[in-house]
Amino acid sequence: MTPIDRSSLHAEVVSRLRAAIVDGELAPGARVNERELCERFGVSRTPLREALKVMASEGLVVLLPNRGARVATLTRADIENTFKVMACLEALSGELACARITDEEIAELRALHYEMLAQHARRDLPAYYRLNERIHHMILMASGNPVLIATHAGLALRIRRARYVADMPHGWWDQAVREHERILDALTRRDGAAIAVLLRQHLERKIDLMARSADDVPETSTAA
Amino acid sequence: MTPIDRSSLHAEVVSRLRAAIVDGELAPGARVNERELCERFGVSRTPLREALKVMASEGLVVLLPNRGARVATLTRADIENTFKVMACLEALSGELACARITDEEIAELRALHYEMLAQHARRDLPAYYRLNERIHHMILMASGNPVLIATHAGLALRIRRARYVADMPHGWWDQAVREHERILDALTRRDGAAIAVLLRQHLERKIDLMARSADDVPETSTAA
DNA sequence: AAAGCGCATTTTGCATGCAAAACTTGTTTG
DNA sequence: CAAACAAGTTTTGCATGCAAAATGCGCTTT
Repeated sequence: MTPIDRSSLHAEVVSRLRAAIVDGELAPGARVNERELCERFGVSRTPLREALKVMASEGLVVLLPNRGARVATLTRADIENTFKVMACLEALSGELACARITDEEIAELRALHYEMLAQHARRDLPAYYRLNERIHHMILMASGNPVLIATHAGLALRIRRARYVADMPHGWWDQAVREHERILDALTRRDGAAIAVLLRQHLERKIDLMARSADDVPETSTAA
Repeated sequence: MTPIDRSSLHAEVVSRLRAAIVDGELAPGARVNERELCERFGVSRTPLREALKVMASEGLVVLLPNRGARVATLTRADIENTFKVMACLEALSGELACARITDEEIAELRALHYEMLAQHARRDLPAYYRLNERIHHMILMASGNPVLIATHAGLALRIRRARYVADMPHGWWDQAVREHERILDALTRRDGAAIAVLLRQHLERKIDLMARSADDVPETSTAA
């Protein structure tokens, strides 16, 4: 139990709750018990409830009037819809990044790319995912558009739980690596139009693959 | 003063606060006084503070630790960044809508379009804006992607304050109307690729025009 | 034995209370 | 005269208390 900074308890609680939900510690659909979490975090109900309201506006929990909060569940459709929007946002980020990114940043991206290739060679999927995420994130940052970055982050948060559970078909991994190479090439050429198309396709393909292997809880609804 | 539904006070307060900010009743950068708003809404500080946290996560207010809340200010860059993302989202909405929209919905869109032309002929700019917004909103709804709709709505909220203040140069209006006609045509043809490009251009042009005429408060920062 | 009903317990939602931080203002000091 | 300081006031942040709604459970009724 880390002692909590008293000047912004609610922010701390939001962070911890987010972590608990994203890490799957709080199962999707599970009812959130205020008292239980209060004891767990060592705070009173006021900051916890403030945090829950924020999480609800982020879409991580669902508030049922007079009936408490539940961890939001993701249907297959939710994931697909979210991913479609993210694909569009990442395409935009690539486009904007082409106009702003420095040679040094591209060099760093290339380095990350090779590290990713290394993990691919080792068949270390989790390490690959982490590098993959860092690369996409770095392109996003290079877009220089804070609204874009924040919007993407908000969506990514909601589906992170589901993002890496899907078991991908054989050959997917090699294909993804090839796509990444083309993306990096387009970025090096500062070809905004090309990178937008490539990023969009790269992620749309992921949607297709996930759609085939997603088996989720039914609905985000009341669940009597 | 409408009596407030006691079962979800915080939600009511969020609505009212949002309205007050979006309508400009609470000026950008203005400090938000809890006690004052409590009296105004006839609620205690608890639901008000919950509402403020939500508004902060929506980006309508900025929370300063131990120093209260201020109405978020929009820099020119904020507006441009937001609009770029919205342009991308609307382009996606048009693309998705092409695959789902019914003939009846297209007929209704065409009707709205003609109503908009009528307001254009009358030079009734506010009425034109309302119809313009209804048309874009209807295309968004036709996308059938709730995540896309919600994300767009969240961004639209933040810049609604600034959206219609810019005084546009001469000839802009006629140009916008022509663009709308081409958008509607593409939708009728169900040409997703075309409508995506058209919507994106339509909104990117608006960004350009707004950038020329925006004169705002300086920064979202502390403002001593 | 299954369905319906009523009471006790739990949980939620909001109001209030209290300590700490920040702002004000009048005064002092170099 | 300007800058710095200090006490009083206000404001913020969190904990707690209380009423209403929801939930659980044993009982009755058929």
